[in-house]
Amino acid sequence: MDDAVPPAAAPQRRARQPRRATTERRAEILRAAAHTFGSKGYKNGSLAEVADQVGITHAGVLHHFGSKEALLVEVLEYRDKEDVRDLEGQHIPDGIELFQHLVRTARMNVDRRGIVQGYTVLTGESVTEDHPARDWVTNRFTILRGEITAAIVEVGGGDVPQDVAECAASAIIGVMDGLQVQWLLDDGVDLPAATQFAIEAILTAALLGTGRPHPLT
Amino acid sequence: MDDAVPPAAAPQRRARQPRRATTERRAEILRAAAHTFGSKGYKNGSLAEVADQVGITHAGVLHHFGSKEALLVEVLEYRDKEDVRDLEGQHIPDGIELFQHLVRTARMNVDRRGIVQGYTVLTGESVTEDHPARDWVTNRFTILRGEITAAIVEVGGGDVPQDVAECAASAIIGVMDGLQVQWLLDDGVDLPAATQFAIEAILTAALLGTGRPHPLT
DNA sequence: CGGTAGTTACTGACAAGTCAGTAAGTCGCT
DNA sequence: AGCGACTTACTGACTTGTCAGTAACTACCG
Repeated sequence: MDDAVPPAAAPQRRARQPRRATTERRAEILRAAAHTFGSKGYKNGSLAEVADQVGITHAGVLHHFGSKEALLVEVLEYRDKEDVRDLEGQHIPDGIELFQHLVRTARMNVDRRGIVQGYTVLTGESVTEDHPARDWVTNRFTILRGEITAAIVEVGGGDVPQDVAECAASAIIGVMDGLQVQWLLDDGVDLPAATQFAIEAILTAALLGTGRPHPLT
Repeated sequence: MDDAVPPAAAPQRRARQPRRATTERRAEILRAAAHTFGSKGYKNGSLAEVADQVGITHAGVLHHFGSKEALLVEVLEYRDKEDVRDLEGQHIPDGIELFQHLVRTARMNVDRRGIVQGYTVLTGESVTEDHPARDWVTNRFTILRGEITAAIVEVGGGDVPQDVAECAASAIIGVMDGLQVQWLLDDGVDLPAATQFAIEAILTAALLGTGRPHPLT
């Protein structure tokens, strides 16, 4: 009946869009969610805001992902896949190349403020109790530490004790993350320079006594 | 003359001062708020939870602090004052002593997980837009960087270029914060050892060429 | 020293808003 | 025709903040 008449003559903003490939639609939502969770955090970012960016309602988002938490998990997985795709073709860097890659990443990050902010906010949030991203973040750190530790040992030709390599690996990850926070809050911080300086310093210290003093550049 | 008449109908109100126990009560609330904001974050921590811990209602908390944001600001100031009080009597460390103090702090922090978590969560949150703690965190970083930069220059006997000292200072703060995050998520990370290792490494690199190679211990 | 005016420190009820999640219906592609 | 991709409409839980009322305390007056 006529009582169902909606705000008549509404050429509905999100009116009938041609049915897109669902996969691409989901990817759109994931990118929007990554942006929202990145700038506002997971808890503070709302499904409505995510939905707005792709022109649907929050219920539409839930149709695709079931729950907010499931959406976060998929965002995380999506970003992992993207990272891997970026590296495709290139061989995974190891040894000394890994450290050059890390410094290059810091340089690139200056032009990817949004992504850096997202990573920072989510990582900070994740240390709270029962945070849905906690396992993901923890796991990511564990893998990264493993790779960097191995690279240090390799560069040191096996002369670097395991515990020293592990300390140095944690420190390298820590300094990268910590510098990002300072840079996000204050543009005066020279992210690439400080990152390179610190990585070289830590690497040099780890290799001390192995006869390979000045590893980078 | 009629000028003796006090500001029209403005009699000196009497009991203007807060009650004796009020200061302590407010401090109780501040400690509770620090705990809640620390474990859940500012956005996610509620006034009701804070109020519960001191046995009043959320309206009672608002009676004392006016708004949630004002409460956060006072929590931050309260913690600053506490930190200062802890250092009272001791002279503020400078030069090489500052770095020894930083390493000592990392060692102490292992037994103050709650405080470390609070600092981490709040710092992470603060990079989001319009966060009420943003200025406080930014300012804190600026001051810390200034102090550490000065200490590096001092230890280097003036031979360390300003930009190198600044890079090193940012890196030292960054590595301390970044290692705390990893430690919170994974007890396997040796916070004191990695912190000391990294600070020594960065300091050594900053002093390279000044003839003061092995600064700590 | 006792009373009392004025204030402080709350409580409980409520307003107004936001949030995730659900149910049921509609549109249109395949 | 049927199903996937939505929308509208709604619920219930939680939020911060306001307000009126109350008990307790304190300062001063007589």
